[in-house]
Amino acid sequence: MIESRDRTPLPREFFDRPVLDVAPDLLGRTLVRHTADGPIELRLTEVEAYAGEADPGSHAYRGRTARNGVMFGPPGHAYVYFTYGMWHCLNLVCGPEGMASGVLLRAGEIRVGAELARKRRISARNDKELAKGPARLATALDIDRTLDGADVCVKRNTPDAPLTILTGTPPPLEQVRNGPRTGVGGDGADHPWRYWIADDPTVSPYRPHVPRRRAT
DNA sequence: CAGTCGATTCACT
DNA sequence: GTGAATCGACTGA
Repeated sequence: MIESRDRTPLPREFFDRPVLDVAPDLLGRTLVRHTADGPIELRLTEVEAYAGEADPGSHAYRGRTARNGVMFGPPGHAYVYFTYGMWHCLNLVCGPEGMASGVLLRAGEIRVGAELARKRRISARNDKELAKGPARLATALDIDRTLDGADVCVKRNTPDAPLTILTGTPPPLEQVRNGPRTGVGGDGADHPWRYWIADDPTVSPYRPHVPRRRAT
């Protein structure tokens, strides 16, 4: 049986490029999460690039640690981190290996398995909100630290791999927007490395970084 | 080893 | 628009 072109998994070479090339190219691609209850598929509408140890906004800024180790490894793998004591966020590691760059998957449109996603996203008021935001996306797709380091590049799209990326249907170039990264402060705030599809209702709202008030 | 805070989200005013 | 939730990683002493 021949799979249609847009169901073809993206090869590792796709990710083995500079992160600023990969990030906008991920828009419109299909993220597939194989769970025990069935597949959940999402069309990516919003991403953010984090460009290695030289990027003050990146987790890799202060070098390799126990948490960010996967970012320093080969491209085409998932970097999943836990934050705010509650949430997980999913990144895809980009090349070249050792540069510790990655793309944060911020939002998307659930195309398959919405019933499964709704069960995990009780507070979502409608299906546009199921994966509107990086932690919401991870929650909807049942992603946690057990997927940290998972290889997202496979030869065929089978349930064997927990997480894969298919070719999908990228938007025309004129529909790609970019601007400052959400919630990133300090010297990393100025880089316009957030990319999204224009006028897509699943894209999350921009919010500047706000330092938390000190504990009493 | 204690203090600080986060690539966020949600409930509430 | 504002503040709470919640905990592990990271930092600096």
